[in-house]
Amino acid sequence: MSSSAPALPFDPIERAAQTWKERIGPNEPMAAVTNIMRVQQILQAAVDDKLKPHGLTFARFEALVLLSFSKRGSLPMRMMGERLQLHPTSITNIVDRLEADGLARRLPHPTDRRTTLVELTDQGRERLTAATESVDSSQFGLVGLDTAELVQLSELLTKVRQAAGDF
Amino acid sequence: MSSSAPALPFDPIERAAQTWKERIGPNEPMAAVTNIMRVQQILQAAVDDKLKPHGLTFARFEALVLLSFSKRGSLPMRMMGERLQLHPTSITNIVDRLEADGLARRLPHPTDRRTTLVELTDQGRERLTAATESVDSSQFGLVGLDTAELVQLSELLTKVRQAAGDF
DNA sequence: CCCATGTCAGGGACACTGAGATAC
DNA sequence: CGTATCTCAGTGGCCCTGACATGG
Repeated sequence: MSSSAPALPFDPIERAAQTWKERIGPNEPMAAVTNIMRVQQILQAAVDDKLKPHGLTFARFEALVLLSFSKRGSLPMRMMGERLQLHPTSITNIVDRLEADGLARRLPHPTDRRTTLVELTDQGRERLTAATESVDSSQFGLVGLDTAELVQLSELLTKVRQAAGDF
Repeated sequence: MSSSAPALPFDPIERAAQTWKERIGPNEPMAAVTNIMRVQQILQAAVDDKLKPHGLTFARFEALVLLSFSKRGSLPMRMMGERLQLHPTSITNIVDRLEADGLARRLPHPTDRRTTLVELTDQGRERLTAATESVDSSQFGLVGLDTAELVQLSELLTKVRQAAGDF
């Protein structure tokens, strides 16, 4: 885990929500947001832990997955940015690292010379397969919920993303 | 928002989950994790946006909230680290910044000279009140869910935290 | 002597802003 | 000409590791 702190004998988020309620008023969003932030932190640590032996971070892993899902085997940088919801310079950065590790390759777009395509290398595909297995077998660090609850969770979060104009 | 990307006409997470299912197998955890990661990103951006005018980040805001909730008005750094689940050096860093902004103050522990206590200044309390109002009025950026759904969401996430040994 | 607490120095991954080159 | 795509340089915030001083 990230910090060496031992588990608390109570839930700090629950307690904070309680205090908030007493002083400021009913506040379900605050509790939900704190929960999301904390769970994200836990999952990020768990996934990064699984990916580390493969020399990947979650951001890079996501990029590899995206590339492996593309029909033609390659994607324009711009489209990667759209799908991953990242700034163009962040994509440049991520692809730089993947390329430096020999996992992806830049190639020119056949007709639009402004555009740069990115495709997986064979090594990238192998690395992704191994990493996927590792992370998948650990349930992505998401423990404690059964399938129905996972679906429910995804539905709630998708609702949020939709309301926020995410897609 | 973070990137300048326009909203997609479809849900990239849903699509990725679909492709994953076809190629790798049923995978609810993967979809749920991706959803959490993305929603966290959205909320972080929304909250930071609300806090920026007050000169705060979410991490610093959380620290202020924690201090304001303490019974005696002060907390040892170590305890702040436990509650916020952060590394000791991160706490040092955060308290440094709060102190530099005149929002918090370090003081010696009366009996244990190893320990440093942190307490809010009057200015810190004022700043926190204003920031809280701002972020609270925006529902913490968590839109699209009614109260029952928010509670449901928190329950699911608390289950995850509990299973992960968070408390 | 060992453990606890906090700080300092340093680094890494990430995401941004602003400016600019190239091509449509 | 304006717009789109990508890159480069720089910045800031965050969290970490490792080493260390101080005190219980």
